[in-house]
Amino acid sequence: MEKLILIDGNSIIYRAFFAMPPLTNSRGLHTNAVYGFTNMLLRLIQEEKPSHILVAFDAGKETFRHEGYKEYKGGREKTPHELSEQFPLMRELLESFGISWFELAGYEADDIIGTLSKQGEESGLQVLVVTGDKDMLQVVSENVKVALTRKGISEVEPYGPKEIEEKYGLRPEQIIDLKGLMGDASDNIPGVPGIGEKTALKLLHQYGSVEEVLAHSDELKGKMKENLVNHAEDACMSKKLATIFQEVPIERSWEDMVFAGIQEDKAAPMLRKLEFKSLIERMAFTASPAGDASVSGDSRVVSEVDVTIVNSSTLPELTALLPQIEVMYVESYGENPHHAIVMGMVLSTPERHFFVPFEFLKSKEAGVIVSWLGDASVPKRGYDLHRADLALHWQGVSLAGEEHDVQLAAYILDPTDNNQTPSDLAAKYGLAYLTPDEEVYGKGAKFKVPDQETLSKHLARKAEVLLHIIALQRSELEKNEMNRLFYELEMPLSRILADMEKQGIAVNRADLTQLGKEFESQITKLVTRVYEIAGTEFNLNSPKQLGEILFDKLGLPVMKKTKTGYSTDAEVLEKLAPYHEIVQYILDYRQLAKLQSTYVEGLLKEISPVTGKVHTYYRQTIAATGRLSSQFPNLQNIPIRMEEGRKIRKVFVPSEEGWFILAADYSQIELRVLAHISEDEGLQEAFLHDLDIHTKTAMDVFGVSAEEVDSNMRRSAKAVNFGIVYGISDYGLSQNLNITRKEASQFIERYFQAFRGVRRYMDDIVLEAKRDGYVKTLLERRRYLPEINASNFNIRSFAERTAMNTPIQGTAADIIKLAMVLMDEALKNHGLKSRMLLQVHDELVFEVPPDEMDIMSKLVPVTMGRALPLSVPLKAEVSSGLNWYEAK
DNA sequence: CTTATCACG
DNA sequence: ACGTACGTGATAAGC
Repeated sequence: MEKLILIDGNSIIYRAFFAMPPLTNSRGLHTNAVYGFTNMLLRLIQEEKPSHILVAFDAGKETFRHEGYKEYKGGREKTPHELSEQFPLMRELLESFGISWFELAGYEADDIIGTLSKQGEESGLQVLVVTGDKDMLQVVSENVKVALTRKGISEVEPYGPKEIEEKYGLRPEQIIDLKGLMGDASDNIPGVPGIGEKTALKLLHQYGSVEEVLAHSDELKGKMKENLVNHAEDACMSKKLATIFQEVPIERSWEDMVFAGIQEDKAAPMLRKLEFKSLIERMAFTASPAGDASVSGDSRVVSEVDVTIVNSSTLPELTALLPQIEVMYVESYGENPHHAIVMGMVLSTPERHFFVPFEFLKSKEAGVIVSWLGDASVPKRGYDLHRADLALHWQGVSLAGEEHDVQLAAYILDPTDNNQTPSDLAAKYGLAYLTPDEEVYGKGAKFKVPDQETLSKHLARKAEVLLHIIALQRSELEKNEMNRLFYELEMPLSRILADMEKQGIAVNRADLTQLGKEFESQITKLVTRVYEIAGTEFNLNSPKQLGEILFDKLGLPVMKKTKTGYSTDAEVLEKLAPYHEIVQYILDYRQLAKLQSTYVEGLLKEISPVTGKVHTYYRQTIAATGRLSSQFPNLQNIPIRMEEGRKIRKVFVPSEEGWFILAADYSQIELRVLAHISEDEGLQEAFLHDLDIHTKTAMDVFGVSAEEVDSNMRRSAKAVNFGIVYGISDYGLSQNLNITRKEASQFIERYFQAFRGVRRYMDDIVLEAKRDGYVKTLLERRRYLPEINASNFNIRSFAERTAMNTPIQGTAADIIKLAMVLMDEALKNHGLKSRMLLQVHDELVFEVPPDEMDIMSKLVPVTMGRALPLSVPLKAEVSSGLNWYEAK
């Protein structure tokens, strides 16, 4: 028998909304109710295998029920906008699934369903109604079952006549009598006061219906009788309101409701838009365009791949097809790409996959592949080519010609999405299921290189999927106007970064060891003194043990707590210093211990035995703002603020005899960027005259002349400027300056009075973020801010500050990246031997032979200054010396 | 594997 | 009224 499923769309979407945790896609669209609904829909389809489906919705506010009783459904909370915005999405999704839906002005979904269930049964269909509303039980009959949701919406409980009898001892049509007597608070149906489910059932078991109960009210007594008599009309009206109308004029034929299965080509784009990765996976769509996709539960059908293992006998096949290779994937393992072990690589055309075992690549006969890899005129597309390049480099194989890196493109398209493995991306784009690496290799201690067949097939599948992803990314980049950012900035930069990393920076091991000895003797003295004063030995590195000594044993006042106990951070210790002499020693110890463990010992471990240098790894796909990050070791946080730590910089030296270290840093790049994008005249004026910006800010904020600005005023102004860049808040500023929030608030107000353009920018950028769901930098780098419209103050405020900060920090990142590309070109064009070694957000570090010092001292700041013309000058200051310390 | 702390821009 | 400054990575404890 054919089966018709009728779904109460409003009921289910409401339940799904409240049952599911909040969920948004990267554009900030709320999707939790749609997600819950869709999940249920898929399960229904799978389990019930319906031939027809229709989802009914309520239309408009007024229904015929309001004509008789205008308080109907009164007193309900307004639908939250987080839910109401999901209705159109839900309808769109139903259409993409090929499921019909219906609504009709003046009628509720209940009535539509009641009408169709009756007609369905008459037409010989088996009917299943899905809803969360018990009222619906009244339509149950031999061939009409009602499935009520349980536990949110994760389960449904089907009711036929038998189940209703078991649970209530009633016939389906008596459900309205039950409601008539007991009422329904949620629909504002009164019923009879004092009568709840228990009493109502007792009366109905005895008399059968509301009318009969009322007719025999004289047989009853007490308060119940009184209420029944006084509210006889309410009871009748309540029954009427609860009665589902089964004669709705619906102009739909069964044909319209036929469900013929879900078509991938229609459904996948919608699921992608909603970013329902797990559902895409569950539906096991294949990578092939528009196939006969079907809902197959959670079966993860993976298409078989053919892969040719490259060896002496198959090499000619690959050689012949080399010009047609469109995508490559190099697999390596190990956290640090400089030390990564290469397992092998796959080179693919759209039709064929070739697996090149690394062993074979190293053999003499594979020379043709090696020269193909190193040929910059052959464009390479793949995933994390930066890592591949480094891993191969230390094995003596060059990679060149990188044109499209899928990982980097994914980062550019959404820099805050941390799930960018090929497997994640396959799911995100609704492509074939790709087994995550973890499942193939195991993780941590369990990591194991699989057998060649498993490995080669896994890699071939990756390559296959990457090929599809590349095409999708190209059109997305184009659509977002990010082609230049990606192909002309980020891709060339990745090549430059890899070169800098391979080059490395020389570290004087002897000097570093000596520095370590000096730190060590100071540390020993401090530790001894602290133990003496404390009267006991303990682990000074343990905040827990330290807290016990300071607060329990010595009874110092607790300033701040952490989740786990007392806070002992520097801010707290500074405040405690006047109370007890031990505190200063602890602060000094902390400082030295940090230098020793992170910068002396840590750095020593990173010196390559091969080159005597440290080779950091710049990650280009981490920072949400577009900045780089540096790892193994991090060379972007080498101490400079305190003299003790700054000495570490002395061990960073040129790698060639007689050369120099030259460093150039942008002066106030973020505030200059702010002056440009906010078009604030005062700020622009200040930079055009190259004024000391903090002094100028102090003058304007405090209303004094340059001579009257004292160091304290300048310090405050500097903090305000930082705050402005970070997306200011009075609280944050008050913390930083150790003043009250009110005072901080006044500072900010005075700042905005003086720099009106900045205020306008701050206001506008937040509005822009709310409108578009993202903010962007001058070079069209985006950052999505899904939380910008959050109802939670904290979450929303964070997003607002991010909206203010990201265009500033991000544009500064754009600029120095541009400068790096330009410098790389300039070095080549001038035929210079100087090398770019490091980038520290607003600073570039070079090593320079003596005869190039003159030209580099001019070339570097000029190139940096010209990287991106703004309405204010970009200023780069250069200095040099025998080591990084001297280049200050 | 998470937490606290601290180094940088 | 709410209660945080923006962006990172390394180390040592302690579960």
